Amino acid sequence: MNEANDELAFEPHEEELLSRVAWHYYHDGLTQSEIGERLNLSRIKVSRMLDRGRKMGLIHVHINSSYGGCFALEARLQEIYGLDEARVIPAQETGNINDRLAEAASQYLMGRLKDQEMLAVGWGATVMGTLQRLARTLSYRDISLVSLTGGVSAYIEGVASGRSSQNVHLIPAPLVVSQENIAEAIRAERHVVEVMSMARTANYALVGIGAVADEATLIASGYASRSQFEIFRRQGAVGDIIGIFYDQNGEPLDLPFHKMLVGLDFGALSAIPQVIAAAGGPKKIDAIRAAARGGRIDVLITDEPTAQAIIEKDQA
Amino acid sequence: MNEANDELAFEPHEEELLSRVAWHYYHDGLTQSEIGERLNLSRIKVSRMLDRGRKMGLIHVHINSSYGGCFALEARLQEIYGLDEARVIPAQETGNINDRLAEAASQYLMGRLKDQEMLAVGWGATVMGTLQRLARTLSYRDISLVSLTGGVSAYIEGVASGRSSQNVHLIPAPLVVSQENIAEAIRAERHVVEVMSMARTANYALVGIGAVADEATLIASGYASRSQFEIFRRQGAVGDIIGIFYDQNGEPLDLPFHKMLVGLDFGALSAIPQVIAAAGGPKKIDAIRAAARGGRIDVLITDEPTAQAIIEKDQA
DNA sequence: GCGCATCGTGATCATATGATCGACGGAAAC
DNA sequence: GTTTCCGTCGATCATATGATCACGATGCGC
Repeated sequence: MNEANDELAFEPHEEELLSRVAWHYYHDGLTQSEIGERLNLSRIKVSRMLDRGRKMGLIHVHINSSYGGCFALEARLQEIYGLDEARVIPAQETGNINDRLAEAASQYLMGRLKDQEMLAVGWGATVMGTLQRLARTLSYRDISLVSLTGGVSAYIEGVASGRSSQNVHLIPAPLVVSQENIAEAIRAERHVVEVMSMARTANYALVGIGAVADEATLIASGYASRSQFEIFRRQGAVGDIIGIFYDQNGEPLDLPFHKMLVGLDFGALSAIPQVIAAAGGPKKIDAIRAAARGGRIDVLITDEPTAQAIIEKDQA
Repeated sequence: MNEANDELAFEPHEEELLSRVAWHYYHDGLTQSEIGERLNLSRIKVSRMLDRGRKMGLIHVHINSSYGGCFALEARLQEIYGLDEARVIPAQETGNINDRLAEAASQYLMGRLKDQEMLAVGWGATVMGTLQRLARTLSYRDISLVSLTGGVSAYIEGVASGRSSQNVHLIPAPLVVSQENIAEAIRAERHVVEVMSMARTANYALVGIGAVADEATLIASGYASRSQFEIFRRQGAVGDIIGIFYDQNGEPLDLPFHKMLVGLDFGALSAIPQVIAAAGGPKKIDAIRAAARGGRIDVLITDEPTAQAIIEKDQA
């Protein structure tokens, strides 16, 4: 605060000197001592001038990369929603967005997973892609996999096939069944109970975020119908995580559909130390924003335009 | 110099990591050790990544121009010669002056070039250095490159190698040929005509300014002989731009040499909205001064002693 | 297969940098 | 005039940084 009103105006000569010092330092690669000798200044003074130059914004560092702009967004996301971490991948017209998110997510997890740890996985296209990319790492590095919901086995088997299958625990059931009492019965099965309680002990959860849109994977794979989605939307649903639909504040709705799910609920999900979500694309803006606002996730991996849109909505 | 053209291409993931490191270092003010911890890298590796980032031009330090530079001299140059802009870099005995000018020029252009724009480039050591520094920006930011003369391909290819080569248009010919009729024939070639007419549509032209001295790059690279230069000097030549020699008022001379050039003439050059020249050093004082007086250039990037000398000569 | 060169890595150490502290000097208050 | 406050300066020292070295992995040619 004290230096905030520190004279912003200084001698023109001072300005020139400062920029000269900055030039020598940053562009010519001279040391502060060398600059001092050359311009008859004490080394310490040169140091202070550079410091001042930086504080005043006279010296500006530009990161000349398509990633550059993303870091600012990451910082904002973390700040606004209290995320542990955010990853934003650069905008790019070409290429499937889910593939690129999966790539980023798998990279993130690779750097994060330690031996002996357990990763719980949800349901969705992005999650599947991530697991495919992770497959090799998982088998090399004694990492266990467990499913958060039913319906995962379909794609996870190919991924974790072979050697390390003893470390893979799946809920042997579909994601959604047709009747509430059937779901109850399945959830009571001993093996299902075991896997679900194991999932509660996972170190990380990897989930996708679904939009309430006709293109949703839930509809494409026959777990839900368009008319159901229309009803969900009327009730205020903006998105889903592991099959549970929530409103714009990230609060889970009370839907009959939820009673037919086989998998963990939001309470159990939140108990997992770190919930990592990978999702992006224009359709998912509201879904992601609500999840973040509601504290449903700890780590968000998304793309640049989506991040921008989310932040803008919470700006006002 | 030698390692300047070591592989400019690297893994996308590598680049992301590098950008992230740079961001933490320069924007968040973290130390290299802290970054290492955070990203699971050894401190030394972080240090090396930063080094590489700087060398590759991924990290750029910009010194705010409104304060930076050598104010008084810049203002005087603009005033006396009616330049759009002047950049003067501080004096320094050691270090290659061309490298420092190239640094300044690339910085200027980076701040100026917008997407979809086209930059036409001339011939010379400083231009080459500038392009090397710009390479990264150019490929990222949909900017087209076109040559103003022949003989450019030799050094531009390494620069624009790889991805964005569809945006690079070179005159496929040497700068100077041995006979007038050969030059005529080349200039009539369809492809050459095309590139030259494209060059006329460029938004900016980046050129060097050559002195009529034995050290000239034109002589060093075998395009002209000392005896030719001696003759040019007798005829009143004080400098050249894209191979065209002019007198002390910046008026092009009528030399046979010019008829053997493959490239644009002064009329076409002036038609480009902004002609940017980067040149400095004691040998080039008269050449630069004449170019400025004759209105051959719109933007001048030079060094302090040279600027001083030029102004002094026009003071009296 | 066996050197051989090359590269990337981390360890060690010299150097560069910036934080802290006391001293000096000028300006305002008394 | 003195005193006190404030800012600046340089000395000292802890830390951050980058240069050098040595090692192990990888790839190449013999």
